[in-house]
Amino acid sequence: MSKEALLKFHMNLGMLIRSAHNSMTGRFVQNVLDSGIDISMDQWMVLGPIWHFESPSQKKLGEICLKDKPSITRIIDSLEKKSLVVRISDQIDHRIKRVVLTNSGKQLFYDVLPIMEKTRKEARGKIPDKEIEIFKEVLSKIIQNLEN
Amino acid sequence: MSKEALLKFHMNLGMLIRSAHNSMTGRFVQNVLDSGIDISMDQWMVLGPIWHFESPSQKKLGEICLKDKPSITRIIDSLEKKSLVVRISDQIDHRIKRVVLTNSGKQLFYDVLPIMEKTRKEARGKIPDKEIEIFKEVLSKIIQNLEN
DNA sequence: TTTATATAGTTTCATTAGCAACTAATATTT
DNA sequence: AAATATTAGTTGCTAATGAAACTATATAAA
Repeated sequence: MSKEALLKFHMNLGMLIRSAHNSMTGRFVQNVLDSGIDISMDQWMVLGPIWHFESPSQKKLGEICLKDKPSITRIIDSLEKKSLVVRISDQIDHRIKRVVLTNSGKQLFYDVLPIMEKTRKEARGKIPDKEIEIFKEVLSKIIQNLEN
Repeated sequence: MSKEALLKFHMNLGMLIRSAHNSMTGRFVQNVLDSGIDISMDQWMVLGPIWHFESPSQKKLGEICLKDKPSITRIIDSLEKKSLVVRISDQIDHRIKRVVLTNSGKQLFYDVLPIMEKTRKEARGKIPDKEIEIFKEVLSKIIQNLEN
């Protein structure tokens, strides 16, 4: 049960993707930690979209972040406890709550951005743009193939 | 906040990989379920290597499956409860427990194999071999870049 | 040989996730 | 307009995760 056998075993699609995924989130969390910023992967995964899509509803956030409703509720709870966001009832439809960044939420977003960029660079290393492009295309196709 | 915006947002490396990963495990679990086989993703991720690397120690299993010791302990517990594996103390080093497939464990492995293959085919769809090859290479490189 | 250190696996406890039931508000049907 | 059905978000319960402490063997040092 050599090292090569193990490598070979890890070379199947599923394991590769899982492994890359683990490494990337692991490195990101580490980098954030090293910067002394107090935010978890999940919180970041929600905070980012709140910035990108201005004051989205929680439902929308769920779709964006690929998370179910209860998860979003809890993550927003935690973000609100840290005063990074606030919930605001929609003026028209009172069922909907829009999530809005506070100033410190925005500040944190701006602080984390370069860390994200750094992590991305570390992950990409010297992989040529052309390969990255194909790589992304294949990922998109796989996702599409498995849709529904 | 259009559909295109959402797509674009999902086009970053991290989200793409996460999404593909989700889709693949989701489809696999679904396919297994449809076949009426009672095994979870985690259990399968451990059962497979037990077959590939004959009677590995739990520590080894952890390295192979990218899981920590307690996780392995618990998954082996569940597999043992289903009579799919047994733990056997190493003759020489009594700290080590080797995990061995029972006959029904082997049977289940053989039953799941084609489902795995089916899932892989569904994921790959009509993506050309050449692209898949580059894809795997890029994944390996990313994992390597983030090693340590 | 006794003592200290390291390793394999388990257990415990605190946190988190996933699923179903629940509440409140809006939309639809009759 | 009243009754029904949908939708958005929350809560509660059970199960899965992860970190640290714990047990038992095995190795190394004194």
